[in-house]
Amino acid sequence: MRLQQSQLKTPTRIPSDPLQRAWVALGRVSQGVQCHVENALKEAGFPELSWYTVLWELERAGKPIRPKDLAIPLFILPYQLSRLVDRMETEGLVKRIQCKEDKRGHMLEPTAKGFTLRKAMWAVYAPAMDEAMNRIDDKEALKLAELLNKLGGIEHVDCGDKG
Amino acid sequence: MRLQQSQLKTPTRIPSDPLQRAWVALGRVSQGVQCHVENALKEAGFPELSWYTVLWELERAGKPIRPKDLAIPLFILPYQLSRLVDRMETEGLVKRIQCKEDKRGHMLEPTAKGFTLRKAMWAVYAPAMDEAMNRIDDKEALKLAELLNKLGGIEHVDCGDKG
DNA sequence: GTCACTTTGTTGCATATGCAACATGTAGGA
DNA sequence: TCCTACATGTTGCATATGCAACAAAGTGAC
Repeated sequence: MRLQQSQLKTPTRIPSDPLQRAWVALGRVSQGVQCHVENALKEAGFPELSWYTVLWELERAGKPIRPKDLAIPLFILPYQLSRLVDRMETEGLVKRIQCKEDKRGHMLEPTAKGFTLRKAMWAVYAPAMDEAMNRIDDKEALKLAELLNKLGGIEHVDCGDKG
Repeated sequence: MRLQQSQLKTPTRIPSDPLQRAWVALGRVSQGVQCHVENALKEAGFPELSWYTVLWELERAGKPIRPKDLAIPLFILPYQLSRLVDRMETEGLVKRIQCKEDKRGHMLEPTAKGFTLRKAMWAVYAPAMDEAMNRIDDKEALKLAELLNKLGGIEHVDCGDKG
């Protein structure tokens, strides 16, 4: 990536007012909707969303998967995942199984209990997400997703059951 | 784990695909840009963004302000703010001053050191924000802010110095 | 093989966090 | 006044987190 002239000339680049507005809105609104969903899960007696996401990614993979390959879509650090899996394994939601090809690591697999929990959580997660997001219509949601993905340079991934 | 009333009354409402896309993008992108800025501050040896935001809000208020009035724009719980202020006071960045009208609480005021730190942090914060957000142009940023604010039902507030 | 280097994952320790209980002060009415 | 309810902040405790150091296995050059 080549540097632009403007970046070389001005060391401290101040974001434009529109960019600042987008930044502030992004922080506040994402915190708001996130919080709404987390609270709904908590009230229903479920663990936090990250547990769901681990279970969902394991399910989506369809086969045992290495922690390192899970950490990327989950966007978390290895040591964070290590301890998250510790707790989930203690609750009997995931299993660490030995890895033949690479004896350093292991494979992760959801248990039946983990599968059941994820389904149950989705029954709370989905409506809570809907409540948190229903101030915009589908067309606006698509536009929002498009802008966000351009901003982040990221492609879409699913988060739950279809239909 | 207890069942939610709403689940009994109405069949579980699943968010539309566009809403799910917006939800996922919102979570991932906000985490990404947030992370970029936090890392820039950390690398520069500065405390985390929440410290900046406290100092900024105190400065914006222009006069001593009650914690309860600060907790709302900061969108955090009283006990979180209580401990955040503890740490910042230890570092000599804010002062708790007695409140005549209401002897339960107190007023918060930034110190000179706090003011200086905020300015210094902005010199790192602003360019980092710009880097994190410059994949979209001003027109897109405005549209994004508009959609986010509609989604969150929130108005704009500033986050740093002008010009 | 042997050496240095990388990758993968875990852990000890200090700090931060969430929750519920608490202390203290205010408000409003009988 | 006294009593109850509420508002404002703080804190004890258990748990979670970040960081840097670590262990163990793989990789590749020689």
